[in-house]
Amino acid sequence: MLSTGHYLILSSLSRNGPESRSELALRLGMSKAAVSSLVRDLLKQEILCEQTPVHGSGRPSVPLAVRAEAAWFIGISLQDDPAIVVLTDLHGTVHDRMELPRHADLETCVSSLCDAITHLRKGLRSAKVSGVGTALPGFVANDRQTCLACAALGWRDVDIGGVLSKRTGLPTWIENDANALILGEQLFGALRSSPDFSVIFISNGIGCANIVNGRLLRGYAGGAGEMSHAPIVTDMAHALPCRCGNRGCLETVASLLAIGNAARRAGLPGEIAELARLAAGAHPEALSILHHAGASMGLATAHLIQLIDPSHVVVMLDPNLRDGIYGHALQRETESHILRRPVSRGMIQFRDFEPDSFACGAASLAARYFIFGPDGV
Amino acid sequence: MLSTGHYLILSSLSRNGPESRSELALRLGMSKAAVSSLVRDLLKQEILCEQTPVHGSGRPSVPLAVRAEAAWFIGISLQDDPAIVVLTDLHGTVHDRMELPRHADLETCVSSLCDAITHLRKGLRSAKVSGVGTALPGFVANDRQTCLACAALGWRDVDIGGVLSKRTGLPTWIENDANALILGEQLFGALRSSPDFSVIFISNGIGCANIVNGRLLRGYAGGAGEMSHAPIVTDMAHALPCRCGNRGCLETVASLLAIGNAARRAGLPGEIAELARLAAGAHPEALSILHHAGASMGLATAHLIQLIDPSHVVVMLDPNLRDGIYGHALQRETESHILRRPVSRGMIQFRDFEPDSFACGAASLAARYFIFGPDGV
DNA sequence: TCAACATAGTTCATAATATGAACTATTGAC
DNA sequence: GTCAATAGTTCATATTATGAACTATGTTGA
Repeated sequence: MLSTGHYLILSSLSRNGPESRSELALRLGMSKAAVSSLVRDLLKQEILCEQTPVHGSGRPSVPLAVRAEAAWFIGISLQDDPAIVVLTDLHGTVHDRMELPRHADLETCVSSLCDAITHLRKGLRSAKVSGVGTALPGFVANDRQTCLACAALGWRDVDIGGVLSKRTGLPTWIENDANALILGEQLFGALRSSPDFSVIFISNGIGCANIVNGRLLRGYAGGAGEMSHAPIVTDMAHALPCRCGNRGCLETVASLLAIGNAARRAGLPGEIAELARLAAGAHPEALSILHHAGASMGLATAHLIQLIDPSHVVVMLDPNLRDGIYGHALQRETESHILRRPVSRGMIQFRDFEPDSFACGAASLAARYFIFGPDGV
Repeated sequence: MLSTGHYLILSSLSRNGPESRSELALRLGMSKAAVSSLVRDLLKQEILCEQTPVHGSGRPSVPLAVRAEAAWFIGISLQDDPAIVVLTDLHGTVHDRMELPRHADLETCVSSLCDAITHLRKGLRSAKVSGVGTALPGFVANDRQTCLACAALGWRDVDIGGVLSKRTGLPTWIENDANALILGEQLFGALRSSPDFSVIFISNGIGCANIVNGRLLRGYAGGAGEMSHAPIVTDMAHALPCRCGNRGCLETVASLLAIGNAARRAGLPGEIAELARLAAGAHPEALSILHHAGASMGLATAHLIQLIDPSHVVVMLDPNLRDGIYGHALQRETESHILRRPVSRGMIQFRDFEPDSFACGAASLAARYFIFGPDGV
């Protein structure tokens, strides 16, 4: 069994990359003796490995790294149809993946997922899977087992975690899609050493999550990061009704769904690629729709930056949007509404929308337990 | 010297109120034996005291409480002129206070503050002061000693913490005014057991701070909670220029200064009390100005609630504003733009604007060190 | 080529801290 | 007045980190 000390070492190496025992002792404020003994255990269990020594003056230091093959995880994304199931290692690398129809019926859903998991586990031969994570577009209870509400699947109080756990015999965690995404980014991504960053994804809906003080910002009722219903269109003459009951929410203008609707109302094609092509050809109405959508997104992003002050905002979206007027308006509008900061270069990082990111983030939920331990951050 | 265990006990009692040894053991997940021994030390040092036993079935339990007189603190507010200096006990109760002119010159400022501190210390006779905290309207460095920038005082990189510490011989902490306010609320206030709440104050400027996951939300560059420059007026025809260089910031419409300016532009008196009286008498222009200001404040508050999801938002403002159309519009606009939550009753708590709150919050910075220890939360 | 030096990492006796189990203490209930 | 129930203490022990002395392994430069 691993102790708190072991998990300290593991999480430090995961967050900060390979370091020698001496560097670890310095960073963690522990004695060299303690680190030495903890590392010995982790090496014996083949969770860590020693890398090639680094030469300086004096005895070379031996960087220690987390072994990717030390543990394997299943990540499930129900963010969209089809559902995606991935098998990742302890570095978050995807080794195998499957797509399957996303069923709203719990029994059918779990059965097909379990079949996929069984298939993926067979590919591992002797190695064992340590846990399962699931990302879904909805609210999740505090125990991270039960889905409280999911509009896309029509779920209310569905204990998908419990059922998956019983059927697979593996520990299971459930998480909101945006949260899973940012938790994956925090554990495996380039921003892993940053304690304050945000992730936004623009799909049919808009999702947002924030890491603050090194931890996920959940809020009192688990509703933090609710960007999609930010009151952006305040001119009530133009505010469209939103499914939430209010008017003028961000998602009524800036989501893919909203853009498609606006295009069709204007007699234009509703597909993003088509619309982007028209805009690139200077079609005035296409330009107007995409500019309005991007600028609205930028305004909401400015609110986020002003209130939460992240070091980076990762924006995941369709490349057609990113490279056209939408992305441009988003960036411009954001930057024109935030206070000048010394480091605002590259604060907004665009990234292609990859459905696998959600599954990968889901897998990281289980990996997190392996790396941070039972009472981990 | 106190150990981590001692501080755990102290901070739990401070946060959750008096509890018996058994309750503490349960809450902290420690053994009764450990709690027993730690509590014995704290009783011997007269930091804790035993309250009258509570009878149930079985041996009565003895609630333990933090002794208010166990430590004393100085709190300084440079939030406004005059500066305020208070002497508080370990419960945050103000036992003495002084007002003095706020000097922009560092030497004069510190000298007059030190005179006041000396005077307050004399009133304590044998008891000793444990630390000094200062709240000021500006940015503070990470070491909580240096003021990086303060427009009101014209300061840049002023090491007021170091100077105060040297002159008083007491450990000193500096903090932004809004941050000091919420940290005081967290340590001493009614919301102390809530890990997610926000505080907004409306004065000549607008300040905001947030507690998230039980910790102050500082953000990457220490700029989190920057509500006053939220881009609220998006209709550029009506957006007023702001001192920050942008247009349409919240503080150009909702702050006392902005309201006064708007009133004077309309040929009305700039004093809030006067304006509020006119509005109460249904004066159309007064009503319009205050409604617009309050609604803008409400819109910004809705953004905050959607993004950060606090359990409560404490709004400190002039009673004349609170009881009139401003307060009404604020509340109404906020509630109409947030997703319905199960618990939204009393989410917004109005409170009178009390300048002493800043000084009290400042004192809490030092108290925090006493209660949470050197590497406390 | 080899001594001097510098840094990395280990060993081990010890200190600090928390634990479990058995103990005492103090009440209410019958 | 005895018993059940809960609070709190004691103490031997387990766990975990520490400091100081040690070994290991390289570079540097005369």
